[in-house]
Amino acid sequence: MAPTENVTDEALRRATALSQGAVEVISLAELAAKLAEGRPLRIKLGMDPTTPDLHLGHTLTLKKLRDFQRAGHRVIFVIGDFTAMIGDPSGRSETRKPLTSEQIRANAETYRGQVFKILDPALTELRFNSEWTSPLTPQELIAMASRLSVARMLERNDFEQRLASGTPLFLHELLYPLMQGYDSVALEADVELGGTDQKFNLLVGRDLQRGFGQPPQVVITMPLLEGLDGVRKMSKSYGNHVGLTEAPGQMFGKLMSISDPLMYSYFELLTRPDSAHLDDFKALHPMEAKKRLAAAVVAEYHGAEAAEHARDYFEAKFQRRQVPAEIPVFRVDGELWICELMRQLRFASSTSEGRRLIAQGAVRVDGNTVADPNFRFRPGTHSVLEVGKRRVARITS
RNA sequence: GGAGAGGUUCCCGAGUGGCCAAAGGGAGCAGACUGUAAAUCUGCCGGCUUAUGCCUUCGGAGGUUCGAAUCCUCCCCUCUCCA
Repeated sequence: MAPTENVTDEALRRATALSQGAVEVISLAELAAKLAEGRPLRIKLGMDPTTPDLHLGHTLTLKKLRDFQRAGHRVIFVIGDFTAMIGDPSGRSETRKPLTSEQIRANAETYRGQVFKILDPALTELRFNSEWTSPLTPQELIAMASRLSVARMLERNDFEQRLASGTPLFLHELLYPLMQGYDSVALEADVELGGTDQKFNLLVGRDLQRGFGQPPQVVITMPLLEGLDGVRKMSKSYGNHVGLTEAPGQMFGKLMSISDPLMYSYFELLTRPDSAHLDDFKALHPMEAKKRLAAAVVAEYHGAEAAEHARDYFEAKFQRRQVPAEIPVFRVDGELWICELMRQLRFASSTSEGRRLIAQGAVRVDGNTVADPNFRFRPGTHSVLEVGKRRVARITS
């Protein structure tokens, strides 16, 4: 445990500063004690490459890591290529579908570029946890498993609910926290970050470190960002996310569609304003406030210029209902059936859906609603195709 | 190992021989309304070049039948209780 008596006020002050925005720090005194040692701390964050894209929800913990980097500490970003094969059961109401090792490798590759949109590469160690988990022997695994009681495991809400509802819960899912915890042992982490849903896993890391004779890591949990639906946490698998690599216009548009209450929580969590900024923001007309939020986020990942363009595009397209100047151009060679064209542009997932969209009056060519599902584009015409409110393309031949 | 229950379209969940591409809800999409908000209302919601038409789908493989998501056989998987 932390020798709190050795902690200076200065260290405590720094610990408090680094805890800004965290939901929970276990414990602040321990963090202060580690800071007081005066060495660069090893700060760990693990992410399983279960999808190819990082999204805004991931940025909360990444930015906190950056805070630590700026304070001179070393960040170890762990890509959970091994744990991804197990599938983190945290917060899940069902077993995750297993990914192939090819998918995991491909996803992991995309993470590199994306995390460095936020983290400083010079101060980041990028590691794959298969490095130390793959060589584990069954004996070692069982020894680790003996450190965690079933009762403790089943205290978890997600597991308890699954048992209560008769949803399958598999043995390998119980192993997940163990493997993640072992990452901390292997890396001798001083601090581990995670979302609030990671609390249990992070605490297991502490238990295992103690078991291996290491000082336990400090656990810092960060808030979870709600998804665009305002109901569940942001997650690609729920389809309510904004990806870091999404186009500026798309990012802007998605952020404009959120509800007002969500907009304020996004503003706080994503732009980390001081209280004066927050007050200013709340005083704005909701429409203007939301535009500022959207622009701020776009600027962060694509630059100020792109943010401005996105805003112009949005205002032209949706507020003035004009066809914006810059839209994708699609070349048609010869005649092309409109439903086929929509499918090729991915404005419709099938020609059948294209027909439905036409039947619903959602399709316009040069501003005129298309009524005929057999409409064809002919060579020599230059037309603007609009489908619904968001899909536009210029068709040339 | 024994005894029950169950696996349905993106999700939940009805359906026990034709009226089933399959009720209802959710998600999604579209239209109206707006601040492209949110909420609400309405419609659509497997695929097919144009269809009172065809094809694919109800865990898997066979079978019965004019006809199967529905009946039979075997197999796979999950849940519950017992050991």
